[in-house]
Amino acid sequence: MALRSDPLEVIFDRFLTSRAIFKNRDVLRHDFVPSRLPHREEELSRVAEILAPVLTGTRGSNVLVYGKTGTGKTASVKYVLARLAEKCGSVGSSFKGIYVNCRLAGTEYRVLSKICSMHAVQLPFTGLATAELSNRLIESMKSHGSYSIVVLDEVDALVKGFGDRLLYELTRINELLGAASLTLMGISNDLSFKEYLDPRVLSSLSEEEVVFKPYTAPELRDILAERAKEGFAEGVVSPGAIDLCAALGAAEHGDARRALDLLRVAGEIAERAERKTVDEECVRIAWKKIEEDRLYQVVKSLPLHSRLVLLGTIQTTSKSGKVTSGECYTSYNALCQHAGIEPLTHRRVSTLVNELEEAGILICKIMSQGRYGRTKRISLSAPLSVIEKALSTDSLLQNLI
DNA sequence: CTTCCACCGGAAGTACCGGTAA
DNA sequence: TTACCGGTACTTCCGGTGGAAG
Repeated sequence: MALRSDPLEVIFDRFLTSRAIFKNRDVLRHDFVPSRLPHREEELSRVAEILAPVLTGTRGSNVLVYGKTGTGKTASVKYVLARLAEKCGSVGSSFKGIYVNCRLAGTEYRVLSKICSMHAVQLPFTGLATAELSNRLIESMKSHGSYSIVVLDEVDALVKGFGDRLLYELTRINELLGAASLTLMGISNDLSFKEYLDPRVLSSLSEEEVVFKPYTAPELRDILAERAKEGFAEGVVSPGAIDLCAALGAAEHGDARRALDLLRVAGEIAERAERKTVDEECVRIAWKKIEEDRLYQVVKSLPLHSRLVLLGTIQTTSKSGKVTSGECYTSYNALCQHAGIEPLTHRRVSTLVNELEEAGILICKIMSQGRYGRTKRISLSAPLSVIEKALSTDSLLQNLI
């Protein structure tokens, strides 16, 4: 016999009501590849046309795929690869589809080693020269005569960090392969990264180009409505909520990823608040929550010195409202002394401040005060309470606050 | 017009770490 | 074991630079 105040009973009841909100939560995740990609028909056909030669065992063109974040590039490419593999199976040909996210892989070496591992080339985690990896890859591909499509997602991150050496190697690889061949597909959300490429690499890599345009608000609404139909129970989501998600996503350069996350979190908020419907208010709360969660996580996982710099900034802003980089450094230095930590140099702290700005925690503006020098005016760009909460999770910093 | 402040930020170098190959 | 290799975190050095003061 369960009492009404029994905590487990409350949780179970809540779960039962939550089922009334969600039907299939996973559909609302941005990395879910749906069985249909609305408003990407044109892009899908373009990619499919370019890759289709694999069906007859000939090499397709190398491709560059452009588009801002959340325009469906990754999902579309993965979708086409999956369909292609299916078709290959039914006509009796085969290929290796290799997907690497360059930003997640992090370095040239790890990108190459991932490609190698997909070709069953045994490799140590580190320790080899990059050129040695290419050689082993070429040897393996030659001997197996395999056909590959290598997708380099976020290839701009690779190029910006390490130049185009690896891309050059990969575009050149076909000349060295006998029966085997390799099609390269670069995905980038930054159109300007081409400038970093050697013209020869560029012309080889961009034999074809596919551009993914940002979704418009109505298109986003269609996508969201479709996913909502699959993901939420019937009639739970108000049309206004979907419109708001679409509008906020469209404002963020037509970002379907953000819009979907927003809708899912709004659903979770409705669930936890034991509401019957997901309305605009839930979306607004979700928007705020996503921002704050992101900030909290970022601040919490900051390295020690970055957190000290941030704390120094907070402490001086609370006194005078605005901080110059000099004051920030002084304050940081004092904190280090207090905690018995060897402080970093001006130069280093300057880059840390820039990193904090890039992470959206600080706002910096270079101010020139004539005779009184030139400095950065630093201020907080995020709610102080969230930052302080995140900083105070560390016992060392807690003593300094 | 020149000076000069108080810092910016690129380039290159150093130290160290975790790993492999021979 | 020694000699490398790649990566990260940091320092050292130094040539800028916008604009008020002189």
